[in-house]
Amino acid sequence: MSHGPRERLMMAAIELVRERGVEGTGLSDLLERSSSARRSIYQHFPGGKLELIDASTRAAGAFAQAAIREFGATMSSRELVTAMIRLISDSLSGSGFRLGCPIAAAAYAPADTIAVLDAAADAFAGWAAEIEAVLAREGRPEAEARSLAGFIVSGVEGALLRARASRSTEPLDDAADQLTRLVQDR
Amino acid sequence: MSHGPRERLMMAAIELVRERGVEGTGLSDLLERSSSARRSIYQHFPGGKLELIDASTRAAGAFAQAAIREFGATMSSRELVTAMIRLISDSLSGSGFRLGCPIAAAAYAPADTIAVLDAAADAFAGWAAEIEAVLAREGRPEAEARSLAGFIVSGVEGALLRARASRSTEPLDDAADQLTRLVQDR
DNA sequence: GGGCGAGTAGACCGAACGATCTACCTTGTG
DNA sequence: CACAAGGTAGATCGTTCGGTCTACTCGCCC
Repeated sequence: MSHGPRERLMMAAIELVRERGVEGTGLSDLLERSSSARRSIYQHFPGGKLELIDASTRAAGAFAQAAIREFGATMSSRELVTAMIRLISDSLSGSGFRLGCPIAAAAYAPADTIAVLDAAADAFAGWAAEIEAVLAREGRPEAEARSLAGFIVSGVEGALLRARASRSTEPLDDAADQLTRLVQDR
Repeated sequence: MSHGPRERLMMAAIELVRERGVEGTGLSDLLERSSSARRSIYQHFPGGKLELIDASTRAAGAFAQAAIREFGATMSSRELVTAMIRLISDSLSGSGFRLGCPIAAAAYAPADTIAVLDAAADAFAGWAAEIEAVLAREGRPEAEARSLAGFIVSGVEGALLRARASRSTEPLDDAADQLTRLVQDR
């Protein structure tokens, strides 16, 4: 079964969190958008809403990480950066600037929801690791590759944050320009 | 009166939003932390919670902008970047990695709370303008200064986002290194 | 055929939400 | 002194929150 209640709930959670954040997403919205029964949440996620958010964040993070890895297999770091930003930019403007990054939204969850914060941190770390591999393949020293890879994730996320708030792709365009420069010159 | 209910409410709002986000912050928390009466909210912010958040976001943004301007008056762009990141890093780790950026938290408010989103976007734009002025003073072409200044804001915010989620200052350290490189070489 | 786990539908719980209201107290100014 | 404005305290509103519960249906495998 490829779209049982569990999958539908996680998809709805990812989308709603992108639009309203963790605390802004209620169970009723979740149930309505996923067309599932209230009981199904606790059947698949005994820990309730937070466990659902945790699992959804990790799934979204893994999905994006796989995409980065796929891109990275054939692209240079410079091409990878532009491809990532283009995808993000299209996704943001295509949703009327409503849908941000589900991981970033999870990263700004309340400070005491450690599980959600960890899920976000792990997703970011996974992305950085993929980018780091590409940079290392291009001959960068390990320490430099690690630092640069981490900062690429930060720069992209920060630009997306600003782009959603200002309802403009300009921050993302700027990030593409500057990150390209940063990755290019050595 | 320098710390009437209005100021106390805004201070509490900034702090709570930094810790729990816009939707995670309830009126009861706000009242308790600011030691003010429920009625005072609607006395000073007839639009209710969202107007309070809006005003608080703008106040926090203006405060930080003034600090950036002050730094920028005597510092090089490179020094400004490291100073900003050090302040942020200290503030984050000093709060046990609980308190993020109030503007970033506002930027991830629900997509239909346009007023809050606008307040965040305006704050970011104000910061970028201050940084742009420093870069322009150093002789950068206008287009380059604007793009770079905007991206500095993005990079710092993204790094702070990741640092809070991972409860580590490493993303901020990486951002300082990479932004220093970016600002330095021309 | 009988049983069982998954899924659906929806009532229901106490608690918290944002917001409104009355009542009382303080302060400063006419 | 009187009075208006601002502040405080807290009851109360209807709604929504996350979570629990019962009842019923369906498909599947012993």
